[in-house]
Amino acid sequence: MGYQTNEAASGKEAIEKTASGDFDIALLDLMMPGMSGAETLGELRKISPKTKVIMITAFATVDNAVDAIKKGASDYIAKPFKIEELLTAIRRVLEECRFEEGITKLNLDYTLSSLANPIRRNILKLLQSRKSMRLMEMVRELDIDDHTKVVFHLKMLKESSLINQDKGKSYSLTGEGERILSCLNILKNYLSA
Amino acid sequence: MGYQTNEAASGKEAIEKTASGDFDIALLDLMMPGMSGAETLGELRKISPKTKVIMITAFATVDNAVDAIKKGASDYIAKPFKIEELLTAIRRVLEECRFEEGITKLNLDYTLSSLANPIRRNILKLLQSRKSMRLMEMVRELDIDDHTKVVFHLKMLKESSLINQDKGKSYSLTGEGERILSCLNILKNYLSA
DNA sequence: AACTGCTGTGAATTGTTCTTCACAGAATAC
DNA sequence: GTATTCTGTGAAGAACAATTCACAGCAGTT
Repeated sequence: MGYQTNEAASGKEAIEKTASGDFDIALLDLMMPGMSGAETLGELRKISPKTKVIMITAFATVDNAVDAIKKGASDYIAKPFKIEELLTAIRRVLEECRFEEGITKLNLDYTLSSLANPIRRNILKLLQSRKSMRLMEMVRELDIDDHTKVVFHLKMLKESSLINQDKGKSYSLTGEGERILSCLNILKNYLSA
Repeated sequence: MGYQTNEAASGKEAIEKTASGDFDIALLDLMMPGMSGAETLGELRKISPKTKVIMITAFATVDNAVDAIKKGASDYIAKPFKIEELLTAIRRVLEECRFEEGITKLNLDYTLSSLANPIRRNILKLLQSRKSMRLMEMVRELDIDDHTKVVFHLKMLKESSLINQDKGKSYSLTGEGERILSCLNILKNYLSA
């Protein structure tokens, strides 16, 4: 139908391909050589939560179905199935993907443009080493003459919720801020290597 | 002297702290409990190539020194040393850091602002799945009416050397482009989790 | 030789982000 | 209570990024 596809001969291979690629949907048989479909499902959801999984099985039982859905499968189809059945499921799940993608795309834009600015990166780094700082403290540390410049960037960082401010006006990293910063470190190491 | 410091009781701990932090310099004793200084040096250079290492030892031998420098240590100091000796070494190495930082900072700015744009990210994604594409092929796939818009972004990506173009005018990802893209995937998963 | 589609360039325009500056209320120091 | 420092707002403009448009060379077709 024009979809781009890729196949894996085992659960292990599926996991590997998923890790290095960017898949919308995985079609997974419950009975597979090596790692079971259920196990694979669990792993897959862990390493790539955005990839939707459709389980397929010849031995459909309620238990298996419930288990699969609980583990995060998006659909569950019993063999033998009409090809149209599968296509319907794929279309439905793809729509789901597109919707979620729209949402996270916004976040990604936001986050990346936050990180694109060196002053903001320096602020994040400062907060990482000091844990919590006041405005003027940072201004002096960053050696910037106009404090409103720093205020501007702090506002941006607050809006993308990488930092927050307590009642005492102190700024600190949010959990997300910390995660992003560690990812930034990885990136930096990639670049300098 | 106003430097921010942190300590580790073993090589293993040092590696862990380095992985999660952002250190300019590590002072490493050759004789340590558990992992040896030489081993630690190797690991450290692997996970954080930008962190400079100064080796310190009570049993200075030429072999050890040569080995350390070969493995990427920036300096090698024998005990007992005058504190001023150490400080001089630190200052020299720090200067080295500042210089390199200036260089990679440029790259980081470049790369991040490349990734900040959704069109450019889509181009990268396309190239990841298709391996190699021509201009108009992408234009149609991206559903953009003005092809010069795509040309503009392709130019940017070429400049930050995330993609390149062969004689046949086909565009494809560079090694760096692939690495950055996989890092982007990690980031995306962080955000959607 | 004329036509079509591809791959661009360069200039003008629009749009966004960043900086600067004038100002002001709240907290703290004297 | 007055001065000073801190924390911020909002508007104007500068700097930078992205889009649009007119055009042009080249390759292949008819």
